[in-house]
Amino acid sequence: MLQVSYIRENRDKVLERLAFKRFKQPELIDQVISLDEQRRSTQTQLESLVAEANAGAKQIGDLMRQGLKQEAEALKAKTSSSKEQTKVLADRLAEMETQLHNYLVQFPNLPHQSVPEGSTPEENVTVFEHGEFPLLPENALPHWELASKYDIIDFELGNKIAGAGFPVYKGKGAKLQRALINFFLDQAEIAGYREMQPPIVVNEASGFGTGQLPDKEGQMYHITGDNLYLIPTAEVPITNLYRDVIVKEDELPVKNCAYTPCFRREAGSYGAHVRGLNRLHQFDKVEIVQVVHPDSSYEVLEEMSSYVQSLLQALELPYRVLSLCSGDMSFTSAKTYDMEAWCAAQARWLEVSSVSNFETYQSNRLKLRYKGKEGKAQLAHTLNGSALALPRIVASLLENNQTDKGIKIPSVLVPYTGFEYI
RNA sequence: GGAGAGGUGUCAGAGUGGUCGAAUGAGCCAGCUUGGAAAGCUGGUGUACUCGCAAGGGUACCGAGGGUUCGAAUCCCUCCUUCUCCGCCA
Repeated sequence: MLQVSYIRENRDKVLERLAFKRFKQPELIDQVISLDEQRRSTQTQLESLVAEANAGAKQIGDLMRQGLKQEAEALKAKTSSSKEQTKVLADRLAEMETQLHNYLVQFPNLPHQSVPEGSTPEENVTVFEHGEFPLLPENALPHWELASKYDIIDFELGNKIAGAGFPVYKGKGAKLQRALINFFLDQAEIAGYREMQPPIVVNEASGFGTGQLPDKEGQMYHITGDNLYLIPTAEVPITNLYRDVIVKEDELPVKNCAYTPCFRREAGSYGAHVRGLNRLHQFDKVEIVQVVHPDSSYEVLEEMSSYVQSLLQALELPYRVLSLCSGDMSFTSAKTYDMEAWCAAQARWLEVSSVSNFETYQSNRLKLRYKGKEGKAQLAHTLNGSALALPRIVASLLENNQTDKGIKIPSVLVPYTGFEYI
């Protein structure tokens, strides 16, 4: 969420950046500014009225203590008469604040200077490419056929138990999942991230804090009986650990990671391009999250990007890094890199990670601040990235590594799987 | 799920209608003291919004949200949460 004070003081820059982001309702900015002006003058009015009333109440107290009942009663009558006006102003102020908030949540984050301009995914910029495309045997299969050929992932069985998009991993398939999770967690620990195991359901306040609510309500599974949401990513619980927290400046950067299952409704997305593991309702992911000083957040973004790339290199997967263009970035991000792995049998790139800097967009909602020895508490910057999401990694491994002897497991995973081939 | 008792600042803990943004102690920071440290002494030590060029004001916050009152940490209601006992159960 953008800060009103920032909008007020940087109107033209905000408008320029919103246009860059392809935001459709720039007129809202001026509405916000004028509403904020009204809000402040109403607040000033109200507060001077309340200050008067408070002084009156104090006086009544003094009089009572001195036993001057009559004088107190007279003052009481006077003070109570201004109550109605106070109520009117207070109601109006509350209404303005609600309205202001409703406006503010409609603004996306402002893209960073280094973000390429564009509207569609085609305009994303490839900033790095690594690895050779594997040469597949002639009878190469897409991963969903390999999955049934080797009996490691059962989509039909998942259908029966839950529905489409909830696969069942079997035997070596299940073990491969576990191997990847452990590998990713171990690597994250080496890179300085503290492992956390958060709840995989969150309340409304948490959904709001990281920006899933109110904008993306329909994309999360909602447990209506208890008003909880199944997490779409560990980013939500992990970042929300720092909601309403003031971190000591010398404790920055805070680096946490977590493995969780993730749940996404993905309503309305069916068809060939989302076959097999390409898009699921439930999947596993290791997430890395950092809370950092504003001065270093872009350095940290690069560091996180390199870290994610190191995982892909370790898994020997060809990949490319995209810098998302302004219009294709998520609502809450100031800058995002997507990592895409090459899926040889499908002959397409699949997004396996997304690393973003949110600057103060989340921390403003979270009231996540840092404070040095001197000075005021300031909003921290938050970042996160997938490191990594499993299904498409598995898809790529299956497709790229198919051989006559079976699916070859990358050597870094063998200690975790205990087998070299599926 | 049932019964009871609680939720106060960084922590411990007082406060049951006005003198309370909140005693006291600890912690932390600064200064004094010291060869240096400990101890001791002195002072300081929340957040947000807002008015003001500034100095300095105002408002709000004692789990959250409502209410009663001239006035609420204190009384009432709802919710959340913690503890104890009972029930159920990985």
